[in-house]
Amino acid sequence: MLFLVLMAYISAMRPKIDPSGRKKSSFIEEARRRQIVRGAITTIAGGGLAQASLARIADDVGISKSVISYHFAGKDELIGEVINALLRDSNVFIRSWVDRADGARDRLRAYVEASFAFMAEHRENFAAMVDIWGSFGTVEAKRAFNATAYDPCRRHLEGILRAGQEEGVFRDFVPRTLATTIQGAIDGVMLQWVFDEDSVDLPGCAAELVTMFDLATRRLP
Amino acid sequence: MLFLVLMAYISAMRPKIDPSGRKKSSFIEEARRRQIVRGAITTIAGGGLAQASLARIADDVGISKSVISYHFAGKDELIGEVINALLRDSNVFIRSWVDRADGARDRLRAYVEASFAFMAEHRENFAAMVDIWGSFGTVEAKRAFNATAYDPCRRHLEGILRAGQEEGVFRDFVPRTLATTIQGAIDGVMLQWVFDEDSVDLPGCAAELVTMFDLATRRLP
Amino acid sequence: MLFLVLMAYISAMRPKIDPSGRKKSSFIEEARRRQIVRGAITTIAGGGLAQASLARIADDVGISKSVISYHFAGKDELIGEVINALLRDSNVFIRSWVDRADGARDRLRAYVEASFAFMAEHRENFAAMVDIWGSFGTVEAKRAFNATAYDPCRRHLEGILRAGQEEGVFRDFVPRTLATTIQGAIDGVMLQWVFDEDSVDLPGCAAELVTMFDLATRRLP
Amino acid sequence: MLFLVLMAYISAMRPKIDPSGRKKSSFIEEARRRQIVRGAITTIAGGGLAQASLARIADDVGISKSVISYHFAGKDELIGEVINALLRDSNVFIRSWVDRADGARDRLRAYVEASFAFMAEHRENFAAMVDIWGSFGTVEAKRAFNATAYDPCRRHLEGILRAGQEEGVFRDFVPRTLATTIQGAIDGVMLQWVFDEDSVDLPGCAAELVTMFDLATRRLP
DNA sequence: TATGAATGAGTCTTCATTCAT
DNA sequence: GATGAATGAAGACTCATTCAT
Repeated sequence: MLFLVLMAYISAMRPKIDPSGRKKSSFIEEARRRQIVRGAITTIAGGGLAQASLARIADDVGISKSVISYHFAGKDELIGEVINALLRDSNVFIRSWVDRADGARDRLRAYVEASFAFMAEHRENFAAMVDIWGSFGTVEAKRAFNATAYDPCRRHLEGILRAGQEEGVFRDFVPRTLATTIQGAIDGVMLQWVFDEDSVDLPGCAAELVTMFDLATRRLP
Repeated sequence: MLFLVLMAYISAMRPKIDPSGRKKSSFIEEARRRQIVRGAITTIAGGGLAQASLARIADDVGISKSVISYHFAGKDELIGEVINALLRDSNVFIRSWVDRADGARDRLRAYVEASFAFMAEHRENFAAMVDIWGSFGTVEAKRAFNATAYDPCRRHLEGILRAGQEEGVFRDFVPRTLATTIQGAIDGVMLQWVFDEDSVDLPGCAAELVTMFDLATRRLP
Repeated sequence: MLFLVLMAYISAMRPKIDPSGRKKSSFIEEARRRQIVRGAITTIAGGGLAQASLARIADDVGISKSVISYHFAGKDELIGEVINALLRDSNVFIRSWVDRADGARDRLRAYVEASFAFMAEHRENFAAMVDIWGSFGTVEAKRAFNATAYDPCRRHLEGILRAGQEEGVFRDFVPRTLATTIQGAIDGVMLQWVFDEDSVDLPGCAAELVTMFDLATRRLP
Repeated sequence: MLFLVLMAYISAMRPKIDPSGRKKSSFIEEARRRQIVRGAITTIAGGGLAQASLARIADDVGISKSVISYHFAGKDELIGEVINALLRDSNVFIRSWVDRADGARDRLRAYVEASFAFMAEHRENFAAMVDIWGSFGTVEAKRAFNATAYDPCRRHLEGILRAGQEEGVFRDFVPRTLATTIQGAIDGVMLQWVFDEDSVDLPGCAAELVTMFDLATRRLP
């Protein structure tokens, strides 16, 4: 599998409705694509990426195998769209939540809470995400995924943190490093929760992280 | 692939040197097994689990494909041993480091520092681990992995935290939840670092986490 | 190989044209299946079941190896269909011949003659059958084959013999035992003929058996 | 597998103790060979020839796999010896039983009774034999097996029948054809019995065959 | 737009055989 | 005599993809 191709595709972040009408992009076309992408996520979440052959996905969706081939250039493009969808949905949700908060302290709290709120409602998405991580075989693919998935999050967080420092409500730290740490904490808890949802008290962890980051970013007196 | 079988195998945690002499377990036999396991880790880390066919592993190790089949019952057993090795090495290292520390506060710091120290020296291991995560397709397999991989870590951390509360140096919190959170933070940072080592300041994050946990667990005045 | 599965399949005796339209069962689909089954019989008859790999069968038929995988769930299903075809053809022929005879004595003669007539025209079928016999490794598989292959024949014969006793034209004997014996005699001659067609005078044996059974079932004066 | 080689080997019918001392043929050598041959028969009878890999046979016997390779030129020679052993034992037994009878009528009865008596005591042998039949892929191999296995039996029977005709106790028939038929009847019953021993009344069939052949060979008045 | 059919590359696995000890 | 180790050939099977309809 040429994940370079795949990642190039992801990076392009093709907007859903391209203004130029690049393709036919008929309504039915887009509906089918979304249906297939959604089905792929479910299949991947349910049995792992390795078991998610086109045949199985098609079967789960209830369509013929070749329909997928017709609507997607190949499996790489499909998985690319899946990743796209997973990242997009999550990012959109978190951003909208954060935008509603005032002040760096509240925005940080909002970021964490939104992350966990979205998680709780879309376990399937994250199960699929974890399954897909292992597919980024090459160094380039991994790096590309990092640029697409992690960097936007880190930049978002970094902005909040830096603003807080400028506002004078946060102590001294390297914003970028703390952003990495915070995002890491969120993802790490998510990871355990994906592996066994019963073993993790998700709301408890969310609250604990909020408390912790509040305590840990507070300006030292 | 019957990962239940695999995970049962993992859970058994077959000690390397079985005292009963169940099999011959000749010296050369064990050496080969170790060589192959190590090679598999490298191959997986380098190209992803999906690309790590027995053929490629054998090729990387420089042996014939059937040598693997000779020394392992199948790919499942091999991957089982790989997981085993990954978990074992990490746990042994961290525990030995923690044991050398005095007091809950220092032990917590030691836990975090050891985790990052081991990481820094064994990036390949963690790349392989992330690749393997996606293989646990079924719910049972995921749960089994959780029990094998995460639970021991959480229990270890939980012990440290609870002791600290009893010593009176830690504030009030749910030890289990905080343990999940701390382990999550470590793993989440590791994850980003695996995806792009240049984008993460590993020592910086380690220091930040140590600081954060110190600030966040401190008994409030 | 799970011959239990296979035999379950055989026992089901799936009718060629399923009325419910369970699957599409398109014309071309059925044609291909029949082509492959026929080719498999030839290949098996020609070189033994052990040598009848999917590759060789495909080669003999003149198609790609994966075409077989496409039309059959696996080798087990293919061999199942082969057995099915072998038994079906033979049974249909014999029954139609017997049905045209009047009276128990003539029906018995018809049974023997039909068996040999069919044999003579379909040596390949019986060569394949003999080759397949050795594949029923487990006791269960053997028993299942017995139930599918031998029992119907014995019951058919048994019915003829019992009717003859009731008609008063046959002497006293255990119908079931004699049925086993008669069927055995037919198959045993067939066996030698399969191993070396030149060493067996098939029509002579047929005539001899007819005579023998006539003499041996005659009501003693 | 070169069954030509195998059959050539069988045909040679290597006497157990070769007078010329062709090989070392030490005592231990012969004992091992017999042990392995016996084990092979059991393994074949238990799971079919296809499952009877050298590894499994060795395992069942409780020796290392390479011991077989050491004592036999290859699997072909082993199977050759197995067939040899199967045929030899049976023939020796039947001949000795027949030799004890007086007169053609009694000798024929003895032949049938001996065949069934040996069968009843050595079901494993015949199960193995049936399994092996399918291995004779080529026409030459089948023919060779016919020459080795069937021809001696038919000649033996033929002799008895012809003598009976000369004595004037048997009616007119082609001895060779009737011999084929009688041997066929015995083997055919055996076959059903191998497939499901519970579905065949072996003593009943033996008695029925004795009666039948007596009635059917009797000189017509 | 949809799909049944076909296919070649690649996967794991089994196996008989060879060889050094 | 015996055997652990190694190996290449061959097996069944899966899969993404292509193509004609």
